[in-house]
Amino acid sequence: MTTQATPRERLLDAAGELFYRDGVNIGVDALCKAAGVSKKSMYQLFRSKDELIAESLASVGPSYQRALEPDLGEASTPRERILVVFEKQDRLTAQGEFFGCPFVSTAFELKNPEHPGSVVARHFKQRLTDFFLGELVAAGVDDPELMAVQLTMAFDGASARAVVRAQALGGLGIKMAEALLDAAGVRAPELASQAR
Amino acid sequence: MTTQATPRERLLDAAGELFYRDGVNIGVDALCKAAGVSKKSMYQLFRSKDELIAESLASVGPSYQRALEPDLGEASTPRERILVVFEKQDRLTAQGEFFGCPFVSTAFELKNPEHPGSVVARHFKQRLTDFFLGELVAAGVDDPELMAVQLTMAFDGASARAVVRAQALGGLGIKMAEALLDAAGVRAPELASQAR
DNA sequence: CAGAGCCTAAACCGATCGGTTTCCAAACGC
DNA sequence: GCGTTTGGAAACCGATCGGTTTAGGCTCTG
Repeated sequence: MTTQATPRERLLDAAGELFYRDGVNIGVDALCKAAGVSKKSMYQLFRSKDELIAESLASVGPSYQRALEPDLGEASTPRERILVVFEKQDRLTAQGEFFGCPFVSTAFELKNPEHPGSVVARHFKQRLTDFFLGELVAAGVDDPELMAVQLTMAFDGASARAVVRAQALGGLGIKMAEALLDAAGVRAPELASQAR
Repeated sequence: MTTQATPRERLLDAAGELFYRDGVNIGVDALCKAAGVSKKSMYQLFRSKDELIAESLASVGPSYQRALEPDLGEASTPRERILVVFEKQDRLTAQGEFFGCPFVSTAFELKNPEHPGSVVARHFKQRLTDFFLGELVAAGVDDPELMAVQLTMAFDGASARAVVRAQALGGLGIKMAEALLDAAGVRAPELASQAR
């Protein structure tokens, strides 16, 4: 049965996928049809389509974060843990149907920064920056806040390139992150030991 | 009179602005009304709305390039000429009503990479990369192609940040470009001479 | 001055937009 | 078993979508 999850879950799942794949301008009818939920149910679960946009974005947020950040014990050093994000992004761009970071994509589409979906997007982008910040502080970087922002911009710039060119990054994002980390003195362990 | 320019010019101008400000999903009626052109005229000047999207993007392309690249004699060294692009971007994000690079924005909205508008977007993004490439070759950088791509990604990442946070960059893009240029050995003249 | 072209305004087309309402069947607690 | 709640199917609302057509005004050229 399709009807294992609650209508709310089915709606959030379908919305998370369709808003990302087809854009936030997809119709409510198509959305409800894909979710197997009536419009009546949708409108008593969510005040408006705009609220559904925001809530579905908030619901895919954590899983998107998890898909990017390193698993426990996957990487040990801050540099490695930061680069894992760019490696996983690289893999995402390679497996087709990539439309960019869902938060950036939604923010671009909505235009209005006060739209509830834009607020959610802003929040989750900050969480990625915060992840970088934690690692950079652990690495003892000079200006960790600035560096965390730069890594976030590198991440989104790489994502934008994959979208505009409609092709995989092929390591370009990783290389850019490495260049920034090198410049900030967050050296690879082997290189650091070689440097002595 | 509003009717100084030809209907085609008025349409391209209005489309360039409204597609950017309100997104490509703005209606044809609103567009024609803003341009002071009848739908009939529009549809005998352009085969479809999609074609108008592409042509209007192509028509704003050169002026957007000009707004970013340094004027003749504005900057002398390759490093300065590259940084001018980021300085002008910084200023663009500060003057309100900034919705990101129009090419990236349109590509994100269209989703379909084969849409004529996406093709135009790809073309103009490549031209920015080519500008960087020319300067980097002049600067004698090791891997100018890679560096040019990284600067383009830095540019688009900075633009994405300004959109998502809905605020000016405040020099963050410039600093990132400087970090990348420093790492690539494209030093500022003063620093280079001080280093001797 | 007559006729041809170009243009806008506006009606029109079927489809779809976001949102509401009605109807009815299945699932629920008692 | 009975009443209530839940939720899906579908009609319905006015507005708008992309696109076409009609009607008529304006300006050129001859």
